Amino acid sequence: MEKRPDLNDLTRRERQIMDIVYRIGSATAVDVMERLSDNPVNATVRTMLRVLEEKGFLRHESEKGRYVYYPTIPLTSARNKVLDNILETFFRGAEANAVISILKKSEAKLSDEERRMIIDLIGRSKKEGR
Amino acid sequence: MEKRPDLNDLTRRERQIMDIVYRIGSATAVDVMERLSDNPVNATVRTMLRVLEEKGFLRHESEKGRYVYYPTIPLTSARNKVLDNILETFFRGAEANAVISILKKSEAKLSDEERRMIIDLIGRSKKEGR
DNA sequence: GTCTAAGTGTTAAATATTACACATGTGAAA
DNA sequence: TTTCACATGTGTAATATTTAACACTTAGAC
Repeated sequence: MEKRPDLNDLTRRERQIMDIVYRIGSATAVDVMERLSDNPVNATVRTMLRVLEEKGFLRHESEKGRYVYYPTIPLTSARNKVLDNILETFFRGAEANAVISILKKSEAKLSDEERRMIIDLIGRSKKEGR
Repeated sequence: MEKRPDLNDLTRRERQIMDIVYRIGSATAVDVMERLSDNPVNATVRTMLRVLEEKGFLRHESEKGRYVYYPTIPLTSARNKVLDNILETFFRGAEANAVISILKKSEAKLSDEERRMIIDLIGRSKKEGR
């Protein structure tokens, strides 16, 4: 029985690397190395990428001789996972605070569609008396 | 110059422990031990708590002979920090998805006050043309 | 083909983290 | 005030993580 990869089991370095891969979608060893603040040696990064692949967090495709790594856990699942985690740990019973914080950040641009959706969800929660 | 504690620098075990402390607000060694899934020995947990205190993440008060540990980074700051992190890493340009996901979770009960606030924020973002 | 730059996997050593045994301290009940 | 259950701190051992040296491969320029 193969254990399914769980983003919470990552070591510090592994987490840094996975974050980078998720941020840019896919990454080569060089991509990752460039973005790590304490610039480790290239070989180090490659070792870590290989380990992450063994553990099932990444897979790679060979492209002109170099490996491009992709997350095995799709972005949408990863999003749900991390969101659940921090809601549970930091915002339990205060989910609204999370929503409000996000909306306050200037980056939070909304499409009309999204606006409608959010308002709809709020209305529904009111109806259901929560 | 003393380095300010950063929640991203935590090792795996340290993170697990900090999560528990934030979840329950404050904790003794026993509290933490009970909640760790792979039940390490009490001395181990105490060692980790002491390390976390040295690193500046926790402080303790002695209460009837036992130590009660508190986070030094207040919950509200921690919330902002972790939220920023996951927005940047997983939801950049898709902040609305985060909002929608949270609202969809049944735990997200809202007060009238909160509902009003959220709607207000959305209205404002529309006005400002974002 | 040959050379070079830049990629790769592997292994072993250095470092950091985690775990626990043991000695010691403390509060409360008898 | 003695005793006991249950705290604590520390030193050392076990384990995990991280690093880098080394040898090998490949694509592309010449």
